Amino acid sequence: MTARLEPNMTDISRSGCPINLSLEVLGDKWSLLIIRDMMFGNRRHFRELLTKSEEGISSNILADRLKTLLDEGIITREDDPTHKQKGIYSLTEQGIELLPVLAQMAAWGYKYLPVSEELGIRARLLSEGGPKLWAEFMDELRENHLGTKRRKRTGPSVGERLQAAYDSVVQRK
Amino acid sequence: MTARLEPNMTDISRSGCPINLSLEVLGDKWSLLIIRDMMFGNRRHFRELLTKSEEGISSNILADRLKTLLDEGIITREDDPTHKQKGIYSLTEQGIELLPVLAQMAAWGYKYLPVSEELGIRARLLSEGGPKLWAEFMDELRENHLGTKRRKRTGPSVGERLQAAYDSVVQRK
DNA sequence: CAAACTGATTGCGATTTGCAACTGGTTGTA
DNA sequence: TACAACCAGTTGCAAATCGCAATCAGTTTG
Repeated sequence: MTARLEPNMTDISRSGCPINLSLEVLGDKWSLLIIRDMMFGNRRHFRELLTKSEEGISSNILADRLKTLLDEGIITREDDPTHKQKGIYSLTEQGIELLPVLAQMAAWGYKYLPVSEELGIRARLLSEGGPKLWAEFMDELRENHLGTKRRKRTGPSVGERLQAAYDSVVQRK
Repeated sequence: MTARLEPNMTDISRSGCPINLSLEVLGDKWSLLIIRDMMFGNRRHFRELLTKSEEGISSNILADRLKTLLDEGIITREDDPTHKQKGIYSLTEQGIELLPVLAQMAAWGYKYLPVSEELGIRARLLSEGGPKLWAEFMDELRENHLGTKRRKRTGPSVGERLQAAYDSVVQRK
């Protein structure tokens, strides 16, 4: 959007409270949705994030948020070798560790807000799975986004299970 | 700020995703800070929330957010019997159950952002205490905000322990 | 070579933010 | 009873942000 005066940082913060600092980075209506789509929808390109999201973010907002998330070290960007213009966005460890925040937020929303059935199923499974399932999913994210060595795998991944559950609900309706 | 056309609801939502719905309610830079101050600072009056917060919210924003949080069922307001003008704001069960969200957000901020020592100590203790400590603290919040029957208590409450830790760091500096 | 696709950028009106001043009322004190 | 201090907000206004639509320049596909 508006170019920031300095490349990054130097933004004076309102306080050194961890919650406040987190909100200064993520406290808007889009940033965490972008993280969500990268985590659960495996969206890695600008176009994917732009067009395949439920909520319909506009391109200038998306570009601005991606820039901020880059500056904050929550995501990285690298060139896609198959296409000179495409960039591949990846979560950093810092970004991956936002999963528990998203999981708690999803659990709260699932319990108290008018969540649609198909979009609620992931929240339910994630909530029921608890921190152990979150850790497993975060390991998978490390594989996909950080290129961490693949561990032994028995059965479908958490990501696959969440997707399968979603598909199954959509199918049934 | 701007009066909503209808008392509440009827705001069309971007999607039925639990994370999106949560962000539509809480996705701004102030709402969760107000919740935080009610939870950890035991701020219950307008003036307390206005003047005793680290970040310095302005009165119109505070009034607007309190209205929204009321509409959403996250807090309630009752008259203070000791003062005809004072209102007492309390968390609902729905509001109290935002604690895990705040705790995860605090833990993430504590790990990755330039948190001040005195304001980080609560985050550290809360993170180390884990879900078990959160549940204990939520029970205390139910006592203080919902008037739930007081359970047997051994030693200082979680709230007191967090406050004592904060005071101790401030003292030492 | 043209159409479609890529990651963005720009213009612009509508909305939201945030500061400061202010309102109408209540309480404490002399 | 006068008066200052305190209470919960409200109002005005300028600045910043949001969000839609159009556009852009380079890349790939047919």
